[in-house]
Amino acid sequence: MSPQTTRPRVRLSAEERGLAIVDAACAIAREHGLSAITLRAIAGRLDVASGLITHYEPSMDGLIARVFRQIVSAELLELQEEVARFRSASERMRALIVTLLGGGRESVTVVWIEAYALGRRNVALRKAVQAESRAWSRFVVELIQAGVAEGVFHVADPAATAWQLIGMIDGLNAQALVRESDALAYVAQMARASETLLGATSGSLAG
Amino acid sequence: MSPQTTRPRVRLSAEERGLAIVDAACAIAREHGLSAITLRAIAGRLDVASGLITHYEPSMDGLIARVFRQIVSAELLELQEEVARFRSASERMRALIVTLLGGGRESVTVVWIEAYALGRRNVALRKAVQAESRAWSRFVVELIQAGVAEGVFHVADPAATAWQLIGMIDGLNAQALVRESDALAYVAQMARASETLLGATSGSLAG
DNA sequence: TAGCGTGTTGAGCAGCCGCTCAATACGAAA
DNA sequence: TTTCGTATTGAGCGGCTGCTCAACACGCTA
Repeated sequence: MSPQTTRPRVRLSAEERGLAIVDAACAIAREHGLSAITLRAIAGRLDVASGLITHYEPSMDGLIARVFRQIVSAELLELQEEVARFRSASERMRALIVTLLGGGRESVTVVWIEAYALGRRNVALRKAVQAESRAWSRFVVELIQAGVAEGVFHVADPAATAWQLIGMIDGLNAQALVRESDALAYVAQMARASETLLGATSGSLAG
Repeated sequence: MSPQTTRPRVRLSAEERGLAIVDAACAIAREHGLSAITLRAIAGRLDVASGLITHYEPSMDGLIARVFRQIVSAELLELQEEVARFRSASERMRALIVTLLGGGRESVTVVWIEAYALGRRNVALRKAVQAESRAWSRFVVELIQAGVAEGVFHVADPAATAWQLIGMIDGLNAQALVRESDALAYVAQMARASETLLGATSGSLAG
């Protein structure tokens, strides 16, 4: 047996510990939602005293907002990389729809929905939701504008169309959380609806 | 002073008390969301001991599910009456969009969002969400089918289109909860988008 | 007027929550 | 080897949660 069988207690630098705490909180949020982030849950996961969490994160609301931003911005980055694998705006838009409705995204959907609910009482979280919403909108707007420049999309107000697309995807994903069927069944429908919204030729976003 | 300045204690029949409790819970949910429904909050609002609430509602999860159904089904009924004031399918669809995005519905939106979040751990609530979702879908499907019968809408799959419309409205309302701007600004955009989704002639759902 | 049924009470339990703070133990510097 | 800074501990506080249960009090009936 090693010198201490009880606890191989690790002493990290302030910076390392701070990162470890945020990472643990992110893991908890991905597994059980933002509402599952508690001092004791984080401490338990790191095998550390609860007071240590408070020492590094004096405000739980602030930590939850940080976790939200980290998870959501990471997902946006991932999606951007996935979409960047394609050249044309049509292919990219299709990749976006397929990825977002393709399932396996339940944990992120839960984070978004809980953020909307908790954001009513958590100011920091509300600001974070606004900021991340804007980032998402910006991304979709650019995708639309690229299509317009290519001449394959025809929309008067890219920003408004972006919100409609995002709204539809959010709504369908939220429903998938509760229903048995997954959102995958809606990929084809969503592709057709997007074609009309984007003024794209019929079938240009399909399989 | 009256005989008892302390408490004009009221003794209700079991049936009356049961209704009063559900009503109080509904009022709390409308004001502060489903998550604000607690034994002591209801008891305080009725000026009654907390134990009495448990006596009539042995399971808090069950009560929350009941409250959800009551609020949401009442809203659907109200919307159906509002829409019924119009004759043509186009006018009715426009009335639906205007009413749902016209603001003043924040409290119901909060109830829906919290239901999605809480439904992950509350089985009764999850079933209630499924049931109410189906009722909503049915209503919108009938509206679409009426338009198809009139020859003003042209859709291949009314059920799928209904989900898209509902998803868009849900998504936009959820965003309105967190952003400063209200969903009202999206009525015109939503009307145009719906025209394309429904295969209606341009402008048929507009002002 | 006495009795009984039932609507009602409210303290109490166990379990969470965020957060505090004095005490501790470890590691690097002197 | 001693000192000192700091990362870390963990019991504890007040407050919230759902829920229990023995006792109580009011109103109808006999």
